[in-house]
Amino acid sequence: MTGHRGTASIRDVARAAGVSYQTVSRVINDHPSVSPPTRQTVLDTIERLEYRPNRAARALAGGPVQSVTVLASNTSLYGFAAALEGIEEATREFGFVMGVRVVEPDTPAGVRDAVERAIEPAGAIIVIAFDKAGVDALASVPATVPVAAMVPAPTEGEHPARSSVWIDEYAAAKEATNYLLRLGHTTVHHLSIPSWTGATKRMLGWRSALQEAGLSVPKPLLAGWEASWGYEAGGKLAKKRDVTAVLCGNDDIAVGCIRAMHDAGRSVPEDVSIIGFDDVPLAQFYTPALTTVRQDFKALGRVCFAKLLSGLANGTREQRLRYPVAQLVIRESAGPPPKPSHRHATTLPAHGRAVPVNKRAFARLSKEK
Amino acid sequence: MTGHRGTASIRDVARAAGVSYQTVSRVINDHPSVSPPTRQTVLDTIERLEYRPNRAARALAGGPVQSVTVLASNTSLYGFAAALEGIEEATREFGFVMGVRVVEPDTPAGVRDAVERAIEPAGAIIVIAFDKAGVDALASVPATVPVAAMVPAPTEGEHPARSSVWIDEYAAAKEATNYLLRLGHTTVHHLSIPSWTGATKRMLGWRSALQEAGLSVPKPLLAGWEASWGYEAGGKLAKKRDVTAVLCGNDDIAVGCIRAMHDAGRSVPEDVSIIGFDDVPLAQFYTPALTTVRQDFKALGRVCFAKLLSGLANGTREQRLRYPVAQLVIRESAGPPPKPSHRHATTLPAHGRAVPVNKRAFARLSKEK
DNA sequence: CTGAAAGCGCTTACAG
DNA sequence: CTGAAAGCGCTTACAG
Repeated sequence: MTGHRGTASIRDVARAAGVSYQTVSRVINDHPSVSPPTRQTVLDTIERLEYRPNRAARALAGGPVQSVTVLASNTSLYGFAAALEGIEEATREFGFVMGVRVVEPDTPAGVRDAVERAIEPAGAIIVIAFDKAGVDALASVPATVPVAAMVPAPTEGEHPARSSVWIDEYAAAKEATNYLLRLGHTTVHHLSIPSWTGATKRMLGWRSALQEAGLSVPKPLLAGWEASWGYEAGGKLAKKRDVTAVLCGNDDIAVGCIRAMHDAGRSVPEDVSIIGFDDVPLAQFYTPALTTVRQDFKALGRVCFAKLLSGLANGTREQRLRYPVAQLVIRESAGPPPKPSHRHATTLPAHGRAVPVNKRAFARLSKEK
Repeated sequence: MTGHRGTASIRDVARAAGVSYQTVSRVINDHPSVSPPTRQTVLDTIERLEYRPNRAARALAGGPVQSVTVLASNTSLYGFAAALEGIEEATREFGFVMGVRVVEPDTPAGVRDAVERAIEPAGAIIVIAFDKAGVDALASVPATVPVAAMVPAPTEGEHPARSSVWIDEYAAAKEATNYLLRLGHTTVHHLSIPSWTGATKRMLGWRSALQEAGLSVPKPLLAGWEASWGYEAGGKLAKKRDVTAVLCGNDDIAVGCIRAMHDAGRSVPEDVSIIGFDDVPLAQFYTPALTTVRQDFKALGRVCFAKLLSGLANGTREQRLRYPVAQLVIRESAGPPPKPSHRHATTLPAHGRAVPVNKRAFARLSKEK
């Protein structure tokens, strides 16, 4: 009753159900022209024989796309990992298989080659293009391959990449900045995630809030995604006594920044307020709990898959895709600025430069990373 | 020169190279019996036509396994995510394709079904079996399917699952506990990750250190992987004035536990010492920086793939697999216990029960999760 | 609504 | 060392 490999094939089912194998094919592909009784018989037989269609054979014979490979430069940073989770859920729900391939941002040719290797005939691609490597990968996907991408929210006048989705954090970044301003801070600094265009929507929202308040805009610092970068940049900011509020490009950067402030003898939020971005699962458990802008990347992952599906023939009708919205979550890491008298107190010596109170920790962190 | 789908096929290459298509097949499969000049000609032609073997066709025709699906109950918790990263790297290096499928730990039948769906003919499986769902999934993989698994280190007398790899944290847990004891603590409590056997190696190491010191062993608390669980359990521990040291099953639990201590008015490490497990990337940036036991799950992921490969015909010869070793990393979250006089001071009222100093935070955290 | 044909791109035996 | 055959499990036209 089964093929020589131990698994039932379409022909085994056909034989057992007393129909031709084409009919079985029609049933498993939801083809309309099969009589209800025939369909039921076939379905029962499939169940009885534990028949599972062979994906390789379907793909080879030109069946519908049912596999998607996710291309990303990283799989463990929060935004990336959460997006992956959302995509996985969606693929599971729709009976797709999900592959993952990391593209290393070496040379353009290297990226192109990596992308080509990742492309399977009869497969679709989702690229997480939050960074330069992702964008390069997206650009390398041949036009013939079905693709959808998660990208940074496009800024004014920018063309969004083909079938891409995003979270627009402009308003939330503006709100976070205004929140800081309302708390009494006279300006807000920005530690940005990297951007190959030089401006993210969160940066633009921050800047806009400052401008509307008639404030001059400090130069944003940008370089990395990780805590080590937040620590490094935070160390620079900590030396400036007039810095009392920092909006960070993500929560990891915020954690690094908070640590840098701490090592410089400035406490958060008493001396300086820090706001993050993302709302990582641990944000509420930190001390101080992180005030941050929540971004639902898992939902974005699901939306991205929906977008891909809508571009595929076998998709459900294109529903209106609802992009997740970023949202300020107020906790403990931001508060009123210190009273001027307090600000010049014990933590800062007379000559006005911050002194690392925790020199050992500073040395350790500098060495570890 | 190309097939009707726009990509070159084995026959296109054969025609262009002036050989039969079987010879091309031999070349791409590294079959020995091809003359060097012929091989070179074919190789050049492959490059020129940008030929890429079709995986579906290879799989269907019974070619070697070159795809692996990772089964896990979770993809974003640190250990799981890091393992996934390691597996991805290894698959990329060896020209394998990597799929990911999350198995939800609903019913046994559900798990079995999920596993079956994940199995592709001519594909291998890696299961991350750190938890019950993973172990169930592993048990459901048919004996005919090539598989390797990452499992908790087997305890004495336990049979390790077939072709599995692990990190043995016994010695490191013992060392961490002894470190705490040497610091002057009179006992150490343990907040464990879940275990379906009731005992992890890290729990055994902790217990052994205590026993060898002639101390009575407090009942370990165990329930979850996440910070929320650490917060909950930490809250209970915080109420006991004699608790001065806690070894946590992972860093997220440690973060939750630290927060619970903080909310109960007990500072870390002044009042209570906390040690984590894993050494997540942010551990060094927390305040206090986490003293923890490093476990290289990424390396374990690579080892697991190597294990899988060694069980496959196409593997390189079985090399001695070197499992990563767990290692205590001393930072700031553990220190000497408080002086008895200090211990009964401001944080604890006369009747001896800890009072949540930060009631608002407590209410918030209880509500958020 | 259902059956017979041709072929997707490859691989493993089998011949020479 | 190299070529001709058969077939992996399915799908899409094509017939009836």
